[in-house]
Amino acid sequence: MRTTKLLLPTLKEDPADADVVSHKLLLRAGMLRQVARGIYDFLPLGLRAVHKVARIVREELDLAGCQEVLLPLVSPAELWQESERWDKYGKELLRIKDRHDREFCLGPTHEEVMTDLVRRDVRSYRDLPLNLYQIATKFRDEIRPRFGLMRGREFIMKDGYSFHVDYEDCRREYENMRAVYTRIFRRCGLTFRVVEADTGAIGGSMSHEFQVLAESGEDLILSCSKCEYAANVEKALGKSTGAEPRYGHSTLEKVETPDLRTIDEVSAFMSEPPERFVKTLIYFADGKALAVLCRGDDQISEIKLRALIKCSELRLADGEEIEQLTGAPQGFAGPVAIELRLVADQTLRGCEGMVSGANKKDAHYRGVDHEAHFPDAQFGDVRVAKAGDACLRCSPNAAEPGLLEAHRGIEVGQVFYLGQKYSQPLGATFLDADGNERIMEMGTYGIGITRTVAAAIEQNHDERGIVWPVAIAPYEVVIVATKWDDDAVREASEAIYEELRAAGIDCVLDDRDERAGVKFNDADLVGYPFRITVGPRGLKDGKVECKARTATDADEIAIAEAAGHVASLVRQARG
RNA sequence: CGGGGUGUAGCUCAGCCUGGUAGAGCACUGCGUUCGGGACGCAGGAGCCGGAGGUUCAAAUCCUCUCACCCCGACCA
Repeated sequence: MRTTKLLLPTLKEDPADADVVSHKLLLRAGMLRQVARGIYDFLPLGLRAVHKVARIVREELDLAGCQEVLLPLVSPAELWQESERWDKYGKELLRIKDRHDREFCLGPTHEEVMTDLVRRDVRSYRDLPLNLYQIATKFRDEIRPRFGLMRGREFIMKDGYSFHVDYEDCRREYENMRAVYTRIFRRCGLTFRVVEADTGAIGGSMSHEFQVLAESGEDLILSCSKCEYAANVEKALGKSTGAEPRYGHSTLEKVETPDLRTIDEVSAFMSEPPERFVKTLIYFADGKALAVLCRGDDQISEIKLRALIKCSELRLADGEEIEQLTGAPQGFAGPVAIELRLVADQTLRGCEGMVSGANKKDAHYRGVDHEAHFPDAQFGDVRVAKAGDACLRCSPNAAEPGLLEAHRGIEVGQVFYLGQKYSQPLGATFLDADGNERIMEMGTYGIGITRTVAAAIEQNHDERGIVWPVAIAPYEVVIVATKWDDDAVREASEAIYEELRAAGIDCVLDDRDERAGVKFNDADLVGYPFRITVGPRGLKDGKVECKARTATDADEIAIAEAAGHVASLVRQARG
């Protein structure tokens, strides 16, 4: 492609509406334009990046025995009513009516539609297993779309669903998909982690997320420095390595702490470190109040708490409720003589000499002990794991267990074991070899295609622009002709361009009548992985320059060898 | 939905406080000079000042309502 023919409206200045790097660069590099909040146009180069990711996904999935189908964006309310998600999904599900006043929605995900397809056409165990996927537009009416392509309302997603005769086979495919996804993101040239994840509202009992590591990531993930363990912080297990909370038994002593409510304030006032505090939070679990304890420097994980006490609805009490239940305003709650069910993080088991609120306004206690003051508390892991914790995966057998390290990540893919969550209500059944009707086991596997493009940029950019991994770059090579009105330059550029095209390299010839600086800046902004510079300066010696986007200096190559040289570099880097 | 902010040319923004007939830089068109890291000169095209209502002789500017977009929070496969 020639830049004079290309719709590539690059911008010199950052658009005011964009805040995150990928959004800014996609706009500046002329790849993306916003149409409405969370809804975008893809310009030619942006779309090429999307297609490159999609192609890798297709190749790997087809190789793994998956089959591509295409489901409708619009689906009828009835299907969603069968799975009961019409009522449960909430406002994210954009509902519409047709001219006959029939209800439909724009698909945010396609479990129902795919299960419906399979239940109608698959009757026998002989037809299973089956793994069907599509790469298509999804619509989720997000409360707050943000960060450009990272969280749009309309986006392109690969969603796959597998159907099996039993749990073992479903589990096998789950592991298979986990391996396939690892290959996909590796081929995309991304640095990522596969992490254990909470299954959330979608249900099921097993899930892994694929997290592209980037400073700007919305998710916090923890991974072991020694073993393979990695998990979303929502789910991560770790053992606190701080000092054991045993400061020796002493008698309970009340301390006046006027207007000091936060751990930090009281900690500073009493000259005691936060880890010596018993933090006490009042929750309502399915309508019943309880007090939850953890160390002052820890935080309560509501996901873990919910799982431990097996409740469905969990919320923090408000100021008024706290005063009613503890007899003191917010900030002075403690476990001593409190008349509530107590749940405590296991870190506090056997603690002595702690500090806590006194359930009285402007007062705290010193000398709080597990045995003496909350012997009946239910213990469990309810704290949020953090960097520096010992890894529980290796700690039982290793003398020196690994420590958890924190990374920020962007979730670009996820795999779920679904079981019969959808096949049961929708009646996706088959006849087994003995002629018995059985319910299919299901798994679901998603990749945010457009989000992967954004994540690639978040991870790979510098102050000059995008630094595309070769495998997903819109074009692999740009030929910069520094002086287009020079016959020799033009001829040499055209020759290299034709040779690269013939070699199957995606290349752009910058044939604009622009100054060299403009072309160099655009090339860096757009992020072509390789640049060949053809100018009078080099041609005098029969040479052109070749430079990788990541390199600081260019190599001088003889004109005749340039195309072949760069073509082999590209092939090597495609992955 | 709560809090904060912004809407003026394709982009970035000034003008608004103190009302008086619309500006700059970049981008775009033409001509000339320039030409290896976002050149320069001259000439040009381009705006319902987000929209509606109000106050006023007069509104981009003041008032009311509304819409859109951005950020923080709650929410989220």
